[in-house]
Amino acid sequence: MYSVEQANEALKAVGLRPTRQRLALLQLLLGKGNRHLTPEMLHVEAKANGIRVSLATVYNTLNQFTDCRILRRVIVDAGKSYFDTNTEPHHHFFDVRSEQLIDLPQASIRCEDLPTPPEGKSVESVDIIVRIG
Amino acid sequence: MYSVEQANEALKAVGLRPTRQRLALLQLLLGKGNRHLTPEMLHVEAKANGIRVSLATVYNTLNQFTDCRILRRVIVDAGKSYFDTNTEPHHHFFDVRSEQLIDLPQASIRCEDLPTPPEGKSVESVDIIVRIG
DNA sequence: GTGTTTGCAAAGTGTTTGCAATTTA
DNA sequence: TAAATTGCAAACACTTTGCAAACAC
Repeated sequence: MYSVEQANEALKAVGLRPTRQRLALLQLLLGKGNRHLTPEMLHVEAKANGIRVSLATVYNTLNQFTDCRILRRVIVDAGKSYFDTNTEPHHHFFDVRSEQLIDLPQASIRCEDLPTPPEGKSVESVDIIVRIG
Repeated sequence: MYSVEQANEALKAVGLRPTRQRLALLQLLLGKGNRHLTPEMLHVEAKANGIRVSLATVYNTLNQFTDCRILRRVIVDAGKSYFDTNTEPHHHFFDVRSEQLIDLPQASIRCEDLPTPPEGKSVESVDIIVRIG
């Protein structure tokens, strides 16, 4: 699925040292298709997989991966962070009851006439959240 | 702009007792056109206007107003809440540097083919955030 | 009077940080 | 062995809550 070698390459490519924790977390993250994880979820999953890593390191690592564009941060909930392993442009359903994120089929939304940003500003991203319940 | 009488009416209409704090905050909120405020901002503004109210009450009041649909919550930032005095359907620019929300002209975005939610779920809202910087 | 609301301080939640110990190159 | 990274615990920012005093009806 996602080998140590691939993880190693990926980390080298972005200039992060391939430490035991980063390699393990990266494999866990990218080894199972597109996923939406909170730091807490990843930490639990890591422990379940016998990976010794502190929660602080999970936080730091997720932030670093996001800075390097290995991950993408999705903001749907004040007070909780989600990280998306799919960095391609796409949008989300957010199930407010289960607090679960679901990818929106890319084709399913078509936005036209995107507004021009105010003078001197440029668009960094367009995030569409369809809240469902 | 937004009189005590109007505020009184509005509170009665949603079944909230028109206390001194609620009346004052509601007038402050709705007396100046469409705005996007954090609890902290409203608390500061209240104090500046000689309104004695605790931060806890500002939080509680904003939540109550949101539950009653006098306000709308906008989620753009993990770890900070914004409340929008405009409850009509519309979307936002979010200036990531100044952390400011700006209404998007309603007409400026046109979304077609909104995705069908998963079986048994219904769409509660569609939130579009255009991040600028 | 009775039930609601307030303010305060304490507790809660999610996240970041300082620093000594460890690991990597 | 020099620089980067980790883990821990403490600090942090934001928000909610428990409870006695104040208030609305």
